[in-house]
Amino acid sequence: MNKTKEEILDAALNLFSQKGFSTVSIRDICSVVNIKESTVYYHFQNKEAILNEILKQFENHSESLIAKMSSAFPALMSDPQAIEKLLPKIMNEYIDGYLTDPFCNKVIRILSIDQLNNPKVHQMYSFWLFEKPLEIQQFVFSIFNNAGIISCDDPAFAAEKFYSPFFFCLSRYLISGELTQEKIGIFKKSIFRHIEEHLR
Amino acid sequence: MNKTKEEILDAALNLFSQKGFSTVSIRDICSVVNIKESTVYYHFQNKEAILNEILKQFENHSESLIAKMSSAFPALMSDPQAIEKLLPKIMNEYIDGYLTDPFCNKVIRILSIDQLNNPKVHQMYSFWLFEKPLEIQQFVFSIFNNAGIISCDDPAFAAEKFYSPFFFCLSRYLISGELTQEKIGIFKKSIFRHIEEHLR
Amino acid sequence: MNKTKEEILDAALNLFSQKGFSTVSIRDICSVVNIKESTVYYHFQNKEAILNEILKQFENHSESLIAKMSSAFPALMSDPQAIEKLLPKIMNEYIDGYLTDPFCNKVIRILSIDQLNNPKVHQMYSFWLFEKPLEIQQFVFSIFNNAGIISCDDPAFAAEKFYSPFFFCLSRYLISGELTQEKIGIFKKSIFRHIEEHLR
Amino acid sequence: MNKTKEEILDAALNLFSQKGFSTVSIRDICSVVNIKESTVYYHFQNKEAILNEILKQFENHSESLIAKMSSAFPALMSDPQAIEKLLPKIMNEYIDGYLTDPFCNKVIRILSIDQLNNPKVHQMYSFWLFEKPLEIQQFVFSIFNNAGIISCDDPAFAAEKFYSPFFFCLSRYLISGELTQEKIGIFKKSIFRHIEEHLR
DNA sequence: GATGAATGAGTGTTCATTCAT
DNA sequence: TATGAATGAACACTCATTCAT
Repeated sequence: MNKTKEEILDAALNLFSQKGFSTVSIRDICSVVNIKESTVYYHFQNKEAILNEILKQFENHSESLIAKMSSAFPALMSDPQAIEKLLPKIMNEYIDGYLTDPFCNKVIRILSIDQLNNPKVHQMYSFWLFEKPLEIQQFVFSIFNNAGIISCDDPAFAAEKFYSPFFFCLSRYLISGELTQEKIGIFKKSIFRHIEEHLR
Repeated sequence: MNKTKEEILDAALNLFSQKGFSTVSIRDICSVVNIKESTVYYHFQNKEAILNEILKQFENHSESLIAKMSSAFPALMSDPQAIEKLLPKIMNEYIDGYLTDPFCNKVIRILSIDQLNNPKVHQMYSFWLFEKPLEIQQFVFSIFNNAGIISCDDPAFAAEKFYSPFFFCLSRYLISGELTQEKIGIFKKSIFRHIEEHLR
Repeated sequence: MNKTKEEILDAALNLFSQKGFSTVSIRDICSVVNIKESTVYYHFQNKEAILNEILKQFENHSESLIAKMSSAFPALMSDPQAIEKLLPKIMNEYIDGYLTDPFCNKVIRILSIDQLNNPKVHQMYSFWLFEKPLEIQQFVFSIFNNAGIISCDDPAFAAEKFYSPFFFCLSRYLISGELTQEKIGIFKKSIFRHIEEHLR
Repeated sequence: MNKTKEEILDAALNLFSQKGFSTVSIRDICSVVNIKESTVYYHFQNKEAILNEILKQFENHSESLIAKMSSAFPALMSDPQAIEKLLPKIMNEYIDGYLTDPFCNKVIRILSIDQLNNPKVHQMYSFWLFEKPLEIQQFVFSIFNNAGIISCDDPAFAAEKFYSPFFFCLSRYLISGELTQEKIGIFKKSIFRHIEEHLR
């Protein structure tokens, strides 16, 4: 991709994730990238198109991450005991490659800020922060249940229970305010404690 | 308070909670209240002052609710077994008089939408959605621990664990999208199941 | 009506009739009226609304002129010989109060300039420059024919024949280029000669 | 001429004649021709130059048509009775090769749309729609008068009278709105009736 | 209490044009 | 021949705010 176009996307990502789509002006973006406003319109049809490109990249990123994480499932199904070794690995991948990944973290912020103004964003927010994670976890709990490792009669509820601290800590430490290494540390410590507690 | 002023506040509350502070214009408010824009400036110094008044009312409401709910604590301390009878009552008060209360619910939406643009809102968001609820619950868990009803070596973590499903369901059912009776029903059912599970 | 609003309408009328609607900017209008651009939007919803107001005034003006001119018809029907006295009067009313009337002349220019870009303008152009004048003249020729004053088997064609020099001279002397007293003089001389010739 | 250049001219002709010069953007032209905007500037110095080239072609076309039509005059002067045979031929040539000719018709539209914004266009409009046709017809009427075929003491006025229905029908049927075969039919029928009527 | 009128600053966007490649 | 990239100037329009009445 073109260098300027990338810079625009990068600046937009940062600004949108800090102040929300509608509060950021094309001028704001341009003064970061150091180009003229009309230049933006050479690279993008309009302001919305910048957001859409960001969202598309996020969707690609998310989907490939899920694909990658899902590749561990077959192994799990044949040897469910592997969970104790695999789980931390998967969790770290999820946290480092998604929740705290600079790009994804910013998009997640955008999703949570702009969900109310933009139907498309709202749908993505619901999907990537509620539906998809719950679906995956519910699926995993079903497997474990079938394998006799755990007994849970309602995988959907189990998933909700398991995911709740995730969502809470995500909101509290990774989205609210600036993202610092310190906050990431607190987040990880807290989350892994919740996971341990849950597995007991 | 003056009738027009109240109508402005009411319209602003609705609009802010639907689209966020910066996306709502004075025009928008006026076309709901059916007054001219200049009239707003008779009642409020500026747009921000409208928001501030709403936030102040919310803070008053929240504090008096906490005071009310806290009044049950002394009784609990002398007879901790009363918890089983009191808990549902307190929870319903919290849900009906706060999370799903038309006024509070809207303000909570405002807090979550505008936390990133407005430092004051950010501080209130942190306080009322994270710090305060956790503080109270931590306090309650300490009492129970001291009373020997439950044994929890880390009340802070226990509070986080207890509050997480609350926050999750709040975000999922009470804030995202429009608030319907159906969603409130799902929220309550889900929350009470989490509470039960937790108490076991 | 408000003074500023009238000034805006007046400036817009002049500019639109000189350069066409889309070529005139709000800035152009403002620099004539000596107001800021935002002021225009206090008085009009948008640029198009200015044009629409002008067109509405024109339509009112045209309709009342027709009503006035038509009031002579009953007299004509009872005494068709009166035509020789009435005709010049009617014609002068039509020319002075319509074709060369400063307001109407400018609007007619607008109609002829912008007919291609604006469907509403196109429809008004067709109506006021083709359909309506022909309809009226056709009606008059019918009356005279029935009264035996003239014999014309096809009033529609007679009207077209009678109106053609009107339209030609209108286009040549009253619309093309600036409207001067000299041109009005040439127009009138030419038109009255055509009328005489026609009546013979 | 270069193929791309011709395509640009062709697209510009169509668009200018539909919406007027200033309303058509280089982008509009390019999206028809399927080239980039910068390419236009390889073939033309600027937007105006495209129009000028079109106008030059029109002028060449018009002049050669006149030359062709004028070649019949000497024959007419020696045998004025030939008029009855020649006239329809000349008229058809004028209508088919000029007024309804796809290229000329479009340019005539451009002339009538843009006469008010562009002095050069205004001059051409006056010349080709008023002065030249009247000059030619006046010349013809003089010949006939001198030859005793008709007696007209004012050939200029006769020309105006003869040309008026032409101009009217041209404006009404050939310029206003889209040009269809049906409209051409109505135009021809109407015009030939006017000519007949005139010759009687 | 309320409003009519005005405005300065800003917003997203379009356009003709340039120029190096 | 053609284009990718950029730009300055302009455009219609919005907004929070002011102030005299």
